[in-house]
Amino acid sequence: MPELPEVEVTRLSFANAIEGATVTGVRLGKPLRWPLGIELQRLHQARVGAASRRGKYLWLPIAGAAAQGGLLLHLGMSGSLAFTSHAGAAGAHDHFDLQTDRGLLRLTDPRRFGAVVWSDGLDANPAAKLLASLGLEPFDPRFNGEHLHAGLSGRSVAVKLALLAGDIVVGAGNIYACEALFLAGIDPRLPARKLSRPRAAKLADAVRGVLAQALQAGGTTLRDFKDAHGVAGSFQMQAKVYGREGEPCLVCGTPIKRITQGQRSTFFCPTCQKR
DNA sequence: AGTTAAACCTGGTTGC
DNA sequence: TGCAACCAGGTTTAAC
Repeated sequence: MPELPEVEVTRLSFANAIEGATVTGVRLGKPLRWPLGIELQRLHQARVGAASRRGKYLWLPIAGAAAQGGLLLHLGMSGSLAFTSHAGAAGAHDHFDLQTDRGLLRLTDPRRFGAVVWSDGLDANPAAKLLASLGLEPFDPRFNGEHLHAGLSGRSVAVKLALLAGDIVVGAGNIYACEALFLAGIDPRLPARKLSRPRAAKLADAVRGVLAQALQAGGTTLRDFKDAHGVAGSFQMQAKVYGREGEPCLVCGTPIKRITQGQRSTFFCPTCQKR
């Protein structure tokens, strides 16, 4: 599910409601990507702070007598968070519950590629290590054509894969990388180092633009994405190439093509997107 | 060091 | 209807 817009939509949907809450219990389901890394007892009666986001990670500060730090959360491919005051019994795919005096924060993740890990701070491990190689936030003013061009230079990998790597700019996953490249008119197979400065500037604008547009649409819901109140996103209705293999390009009518890059599907218009 | 593949999981869809 | 094959929003880890 979740690329930057979905993670941010999720954050916005529960951050205000949970800030200041007191932890009254924690429940774990099946294992996620990594062990939680803290004894559940230590979180009891601790105070929840203001949720923030870095890339596709969420950071939930938690401070109490026995623990000061926070939880780093990742939604993986199929994860979603719900924050409710009257939650039912945990289902087969509910793998983390943070019960508070203001409601229950529950992570549901069928594929369990997601993660919830304790860290003594964002500067402490494991959070520091996980966030260390992340690129700029797309809405950071420092993220521009120059930055993108510099990051792509010297790389022989396809520009699509360089975007997905997330060490130049974070947030664009498979859907939005495809969409941004279409909007910028760039062939996803183009070696990263061959992208000219002007085209890099165009691509930077496209990345920022598509993520902003998706944010406004509440994200993309292909199957299981919902925000913390259970509301689905609608960006999939606006996608120009993603998931449209064989359908006519909305600009020129050429059938949209699907290829595989880095074990992921890439959708693009062979006419509008040039090398 | 950079690039590519394998791995982690479950479930829905497609095709024989 | 059954079952195998393929597909899915991500990222770490291992292997060339």
